[in-house]
Formats: sequence, C-alpha cells, structure tokens
Amino acid sequence: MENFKEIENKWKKFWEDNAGLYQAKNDSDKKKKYILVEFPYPSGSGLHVGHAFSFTGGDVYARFKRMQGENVMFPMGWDAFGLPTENYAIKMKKKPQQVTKENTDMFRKQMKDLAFSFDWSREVNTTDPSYYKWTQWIFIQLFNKGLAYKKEMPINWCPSCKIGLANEEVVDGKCERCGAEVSRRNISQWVVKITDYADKLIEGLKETNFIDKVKQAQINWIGKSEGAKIKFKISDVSSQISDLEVFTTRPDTLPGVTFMVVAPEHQLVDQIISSSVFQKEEIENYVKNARKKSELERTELSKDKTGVFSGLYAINPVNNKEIPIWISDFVLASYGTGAIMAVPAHDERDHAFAKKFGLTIVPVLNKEGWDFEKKAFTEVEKGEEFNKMLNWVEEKGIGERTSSYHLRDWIFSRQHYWGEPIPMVNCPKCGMIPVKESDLPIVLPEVEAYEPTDDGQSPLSQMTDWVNTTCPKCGGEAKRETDTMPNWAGSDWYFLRYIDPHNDTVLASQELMKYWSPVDVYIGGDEHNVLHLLYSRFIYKFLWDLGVVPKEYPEPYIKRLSHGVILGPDNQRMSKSKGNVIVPETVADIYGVDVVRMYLMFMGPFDSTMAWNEKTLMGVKRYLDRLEKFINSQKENNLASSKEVKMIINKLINGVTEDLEAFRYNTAIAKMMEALNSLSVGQSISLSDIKTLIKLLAPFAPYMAEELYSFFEKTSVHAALWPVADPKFLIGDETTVMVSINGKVRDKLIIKNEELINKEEILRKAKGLDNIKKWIGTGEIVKEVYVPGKMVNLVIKL
RNA sequence: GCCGCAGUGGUGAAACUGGUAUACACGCAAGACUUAAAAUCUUGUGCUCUCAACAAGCGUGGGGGUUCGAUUCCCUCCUGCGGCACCA
Repeated sequence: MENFKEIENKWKKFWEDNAGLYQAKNDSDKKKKYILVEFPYPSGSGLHVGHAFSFTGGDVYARFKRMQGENVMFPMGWDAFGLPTENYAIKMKKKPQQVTKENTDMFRKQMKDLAFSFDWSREVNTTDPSYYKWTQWIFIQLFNKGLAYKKEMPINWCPSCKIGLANEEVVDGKCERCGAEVSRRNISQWVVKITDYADKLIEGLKETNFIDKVKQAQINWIGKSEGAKIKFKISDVSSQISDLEVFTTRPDTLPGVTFMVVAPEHQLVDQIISSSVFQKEEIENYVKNARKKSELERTELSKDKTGVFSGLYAINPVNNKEIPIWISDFVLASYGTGAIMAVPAHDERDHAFAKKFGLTIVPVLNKEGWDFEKKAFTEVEKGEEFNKMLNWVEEKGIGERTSSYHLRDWIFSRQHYWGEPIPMVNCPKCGMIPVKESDLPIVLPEVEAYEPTDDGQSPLSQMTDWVNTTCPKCGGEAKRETDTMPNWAGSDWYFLRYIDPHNDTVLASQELMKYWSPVDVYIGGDEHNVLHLLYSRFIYKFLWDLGVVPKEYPEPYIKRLSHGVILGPDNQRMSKSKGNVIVPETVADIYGVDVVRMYLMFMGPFDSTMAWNEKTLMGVKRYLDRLEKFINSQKENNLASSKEVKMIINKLINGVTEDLEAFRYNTAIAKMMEALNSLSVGQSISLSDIKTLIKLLAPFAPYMAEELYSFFEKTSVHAALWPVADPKFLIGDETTVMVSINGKVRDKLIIKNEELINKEEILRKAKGLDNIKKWIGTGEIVKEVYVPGKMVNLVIKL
C-alpha cells in the first residue's frame, strides 16, 4: 500500500469511534475467551520490539477468536511501580506519578498505532490508588491468616547508595547502579509464607495445560525433597540446648554419621559464643567473618571448605558414639534446620570437609574396591533401608518423616518510595496492626525527596505527618509501616481486576469471575515462568482458600504460552550500548504497521529466538503488495471461481484456521503466500472467495484488510464471521500414491479416490510401472506394504 | 554438577499421529523491462559425478538400534542455548 499512513489513520479513527468492536461483553451468550498478555512496565524508552512481538501474537489470536464469534477479552494495563521510574524521577526532579502518566500515555498511543485490539475500557494501572487499594487488601488478608509476618533478615546492602537491594539488583556481588561491593545487613522485613503453599503449588500444576518446560521449572524452583528431621542429643550436659535437629534425605546413612555441622547463623552458635571458653576467640572470628560475607562470596569459595570446631559433641543415636559438632558456612541457615548430620563416606561435601579437618570416614554401604579415603561413594540406592531406618527413628521418638523445600519465604518489603505502602500500623501497645479495611487505600503521599535515607529506611519514614497516626485497635499514638511492596505485588492478581476493573466494593465480583475465569491463554516471557507465575498462582490459591475467587477454578491460568526473543540484526540481544536496537515505530513509518506485524509473525515459531532481518521483512512487504494488486485486479470482474480455485481457497481456510488455533503463525502466513502464488497464475476468482482471502488476512494485517474489505462491505472485517471450509472442496478426485522399493521412493501412481481401498489392484499397478519393473529386475519381492492413500513399499531381495 | 530446550541447504525455517526431506521466505544466478539504476516480473537453485541432460549415489550434529520405511521412536556420544546451583 503506497498510501499506508493515510489508510492507517483512517481506520485507527474508525476503530476509536466504534469502540464496541473490541470490547468484551459481560453479558453474552457467546463462548468466552480470556486472552492475556503480560502487561508491560511503562519505561521511558517506549514500546520495544519484544513488546510488539508478544502483543501482536496475542492480538492475532484475539482477532481470530473474535471473528469466530467468541466473546473475547483481550485487556491491557500497566505494571507501573518500580525503581527505574523512581530513579528517573529523582534525576529529572519530577514526580513519579507524573513520569508514569507520561509513559503510559506514550505506550497507549504506540499500542493503538500498532493496531492492538485491546479493550481499553478495562485498562488497569497498578499505581492507581483505586487499584492498589486491593493489593493492600490482599496483604491484610495474608496478615490476618498469619501468612505475613515481620522478621529480622539479612538483606543485600549497598553502602554507597545506602539502600537495601533486591537479589535482582545485585549483579556479580555488586550494586547494579553504582558498582559498589554489596554487603549484608540485618533489617526487619515483611515476609510472606509462600512455603505453606509449596505442595499445593506443585499439585495444582496438574490442573493446568502449561508446557512441560514451565511445569518443570516451577517444580524445580520449589525443590521438594522428602526425608526426615532427626534430633541428636548434645553430650555436654551444661549446654542450654540439649538437642541438635537436622534434616536429611538419607536417614539410612545414619550409621555413617561421624560429625555434625551447623551454619554460623545457627542459634546453637550464639550459645557457644556466650558460654564456652573453648577456642572462644577463634569461633567468634569465624562466625563474624562468615556473617559479613555476601551470599556470593560464600558460594564463590565453595571449592575450599572452611570451618571451626565448636567444642561440643553430639551422640549418634545408632551407635551411641560421640561425634564432634563443627561450624561451617557451607551449611545454609536458610535450608532445612540450618544444621546437618555429616556422612563423609557418602556425600562429597561432607567428604571434602572431613579430609580437610581430619575427621573419621565410616562407610555404611561397602562398595568393593572403593577407596573411601579418596572419594565419597554417592550412588547409594534409596532402598528398603531408607524406610527401615525411618521407622526406627520414629519409634524411638527422635525424629519424623518430613519434607524440605528449596523455595524460601518471600521477602515482601522494599525500602523504596515508588511501591504500594504496606497497610500496617506499629502500635507500641498492640504491636503490628493492620489498617482498617474501610480506610483503604493507604495512598502513597507525595514527598519532596525520593532518595533513601542513611539508615536504609524507606523515604516515607521522613514524612512524619504521614507516619504518625493512631492505632486502629486502641486508638493510641502509633506509626505507619514505611516499607513498600515489591513489584510482584501488583502483578500477582491484575488478571482478576480486568474482569471487573471499576468495582469499588470487592476486587472483582464473584459472578463476573465465574464467567471469565480462568484465563484461557496467558502469553508471556520465559523470564516470568518461575517467579511471576508462581507468586501469582500462590496469591490466587490463597484467595481461593478465602473464597474470594470462584471455587470452580483452583488454578488461574489454563494455558501458558511463552513468546520468543527478538535479537538484533547482529544476532545479539538488543541493547542501547550495542546500538542494535530496532524500534517498531521507526520500521512501521517506513513500511507500514501491517508489514511489521506480519513480518514479526513470519520470522519463525512464536516461541523461538530469532534475529531481526530487514531483507526477510521485504519479502513480507512484497507479498502484501502482490496480494493487494491481485485483489484489485479481480474485484470488479465478478466471475465465478473454478473448482481448482475453490480447492485452493478451502484448503487455505482449513490450514490457516488450524495453524492459528495452535499459534503456528509462521506457517499460517506461508500457506497464504503459497495460495497467492498458485492463484496469481492467471486465475479468476469470485467475490466471495476474495472476501475470504481478506478475512484470513485480517488478524495479521488489520489495516490493509479493513481497507480492502471496505470495497465490498460497509461493516468492519474484524466483526465479520471467520470462514469455514466446504468439505466438498478439500479433497480432489485423485490421490498421489508414492511407490518405493526398500523404502526409497522410485515412482508414483495417480489413483482415483474411490479406488484407493483396492489394495490388490494398487499393488498390481505399482508393480506394473516401468520404473518399478526396472528396479525389481531379477530380484524377488519378499514383502508388499500398502498404506492406504499414501504409499506402496516393495521389499526386494536380490 | 543438576534440570530443561535445541542441532535440517549459503540464511530464517517447514515436514502436526513414523510414510514424497528442504514448503514459505531471504540470498544467489540467469533472463525480461529500462539510456541506466531501483522497483517489478519470469526461470533456476541441497551436495557429489557430468559441458549439459538423463540416471545414479550421498544427505536432517556423530555412532549404534527398532522398523517394510526414521528429521520423527530408543540407546550413546558431541556441540550450542536457557535456568538452577555447597539445598544435606
């Protein structure tokens, strides 16, 4: 289209004026289809190719389903809280609220330009108080159910920025922003007990249609191990703590336990330091050093084990032998009980530790010829002995069967400004009390300075007017919580808000959730397959337990689709520093939106990684130009389609429909190109078949389709009914049957369809072919295979 | 180390349940149009042998297996990508 700008503007306005075209109807007899694409963080640099790619993928499907007569909900919103906005606001001396408004306005305009058929009447914004009122409400429910609590926790601390950092903000042990070495600091943090839902989150995956890769990633992340907790008696009677509890997956190796190790953070260590005289200084130094180290430093030094003897001994319950208790940072305080029973004969780490400190190695299972002093034998099978020992432990009352998880509780506090205020009040008399639900939302006050404070508190802590409040319980003087929520909080439940975005009394009405739930297709990036998806499922399951969301749907998303990644023309990840960034807007200005959309869908499979290639884009442009020319040359002829043309069209309808249903956009487009190649060879085509071609094009190239369709109809092509193939024109009169000798194709037979079932006749004909006769020669046919309608294979022995 | 995914022409890729390997597109080559270029159109294009055609042989990362028949299923190895990683 030469005048594509003009056409785009014309139809953009038309769609704007006919807003109902893309709106989801809450009261409809039609089948509902909830298609969700991950809402973006509206950054200052605007919509990038990755957005354009995934949103086009969703848009094609939404348009397709709408034309198939389904009641489609395809909403859009903004995940707008976050550090970049806060930092940008600080730098530009603007309010984050203002920056967010500017950015979302820009994103919305760009999305409309790219013809995404979002239902804008359902737009949500996580930074809107009427939205985060419900994010805060969910937090209060978590608190009321005992799933949110405050705890002193080590966090990543940047001494230069004077700010606590999330793990994602620490790169190679350094602060992402200033590059300073990150240390650890204990800060009182809100923690959410996602671990209570670990089993439910694994179990629930069975209810979903996620691809295996996503399910596996979630299962691995939760990392469930089955085993036992076992208590070891401490032999020193003067010790205030009499037992040391460990978690093990291998109770059957209990006889091989020759020492124990506790993490430097273990409570036993504090007792040792305060009461013991043995090596007091050495122990104190070791512990102090270990606690100072960042997680990274600790794991980096993993090859070489360090540790110190505590002076205490425990008793191995199997043989009553005294075994030393050591302190070492290879044991993690955050996993299991923070203490382990060491079996150096059958565990590599325990073995390395034993060798370094000269500890005893006792094999449980003797492997012939194995040198246990040299290497641990780790391939011990978890057999009968596992259960036998576990039963013995339980009978003796020193332990019990249990599971442990890699999944940690979720640190929910951020010491930043631009996030949802945690709706809690700290009362000196009553403790932590949630804000009254009727007082929600607790609106983020507008402050003058967004910089964090010296002591690592949120900038909100300086707002004394806001901080000082009264206790919701006793009415006395109290202070507000000044931490804000992490980014995930707003994105956990946004899909529910789209269902009922303006409801002021509940986060969404039961009735509407019953109609729209669950999300049928959720399109997003691989980077969110674990955290976002897991947090979101967790919050949903929590709301399900509360009865807030419909009982009929225990899982929020049915199908998860991960979109691929678009690399720069140099096959590298796009980044400003590499100068290989493709801006969709710029390309659309040159070639038109339809070309960009269609090219993005044609590049390759929707979920694969592909490099941008302007030459291939030209191929798509050529196709659209040729299609336009073909239709314009035919539209006034008013001729009938030949049978051959009808077959091309009907096969195309079937092919494109099937491919769209399976998100195989690249092959759908290839089929359209193929059809045009066949049609272009001097064929004439009926008006109804032309309209079919335009309809098939509509999801991909909405502007051009609308323009071409307007020649025939007054109504929008996007409201037209998707074509259905006529079975009469799907199969021809004849079928090609390939004939092969020993599996290699040598010739073919053209057979009338009604004769395809006649095996004997077909085999006779196959053997009669000149080529085949030549191949058989003097050989003997030992086997004849006929696959009806497909092929004949003759096995020849020479 | 563990988990997951992938490996097909010069390039992006297709072949969905085992049945014509390389559809579609790019690139390249030749030709048409043009004073010329661009654009457009036509034809050809896996590799080897051949002036060429016919025919043949080889061919989906390597090796092996199952099968009348394997890009597809099984075993094994190699390479690349992504995630997790002292998880007891």
